[in-house]
Amino acid sequence: MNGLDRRDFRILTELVADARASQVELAGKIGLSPTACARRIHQLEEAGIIRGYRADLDLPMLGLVTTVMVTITLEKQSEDFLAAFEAAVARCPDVITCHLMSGTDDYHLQVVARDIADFERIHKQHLSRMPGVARIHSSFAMREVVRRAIPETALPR
Amino acid sequence: MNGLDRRDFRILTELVADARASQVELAGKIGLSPTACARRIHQLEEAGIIRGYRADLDLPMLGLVTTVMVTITLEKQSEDFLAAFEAAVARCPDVITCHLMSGTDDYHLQVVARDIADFERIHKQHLSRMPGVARIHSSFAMREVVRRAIPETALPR
DNA sequence: TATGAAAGGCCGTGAAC
DNA sequence: GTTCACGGCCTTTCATA
Repeated sequence: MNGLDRRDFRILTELVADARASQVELAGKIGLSPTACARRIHQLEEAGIIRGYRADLDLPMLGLVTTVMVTITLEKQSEDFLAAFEAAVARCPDVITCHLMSGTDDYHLQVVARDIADFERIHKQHLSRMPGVARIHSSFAMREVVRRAIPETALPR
Repeated sequence: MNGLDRRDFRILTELVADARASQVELAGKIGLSPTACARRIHQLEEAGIIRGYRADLDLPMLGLVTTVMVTITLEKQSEDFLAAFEAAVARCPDVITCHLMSGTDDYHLQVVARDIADFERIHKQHLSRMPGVARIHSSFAMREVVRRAIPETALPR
């Protein structure tokens, strides 16, 4: 994967904390000239380690207060069933994460909705219509306890 | 929540796509002067709708290739049991999300580890030692199918 | 109340070492 | 990795609808 040193990790740490920090600011914090800092950032971007920079929005403030964890089991686990299902999931705008799980070969989805009625719409309109779906299990989140951009162990210092 | 107009939503959309876009760039895209654009951004920040700006890192490239979905059930659901458990979860650096779920009153955690052995360490060292834990169920993700910063329905246009 | 225009200082970028 | 210089950006102020 790498050849990253402590300064690279420091840069990544700072950019996760504040992606809009100026380069002189970053350079000062990690003890480097702005030019060298900019070069490292470019390398991290081109290596694909930095995928981009995103604004972190408060979803509840935008009316999205309902998080639902959905487990979906398919009728069959053949290649084309998986592919067809995954294409449908990717097209559903309300899904923010989807993982293919080991063991029982089902999918875990995290769905965000405005309220329970909105989730019902998503369920009817998208989830239940996805190809090859045998069972859908939904459970509602009452409260978000922890939310981190990355695990704290990702970037040693 | 609001009083947000189309231009605010456009700004948010652009900042989610690229948080490092310059203000003249943003201003050009949404048809506004840089000054007005900057003012709106400041208001969105102070309103708390924009929580911050984060670099989006490729975790697999940093050696974090193992995502585990963990469900934890507590022995009791009294206030202080929940509070003690939640404090412990917040202290675990490998947990990136934790939700209190409705119904059975357990917690859903998303844990990121370097590999299965690393997860075993996290399990022994953190998860199993959290106060009030009755049961732990872990399932491994084989593949990430979808990952979005925000649902596409969050920002109308 | 929100926008647009102009001025000044700061930042980001590239060349040379 | 650093220094230096230049071009552009960000910020503030002020005038306007």
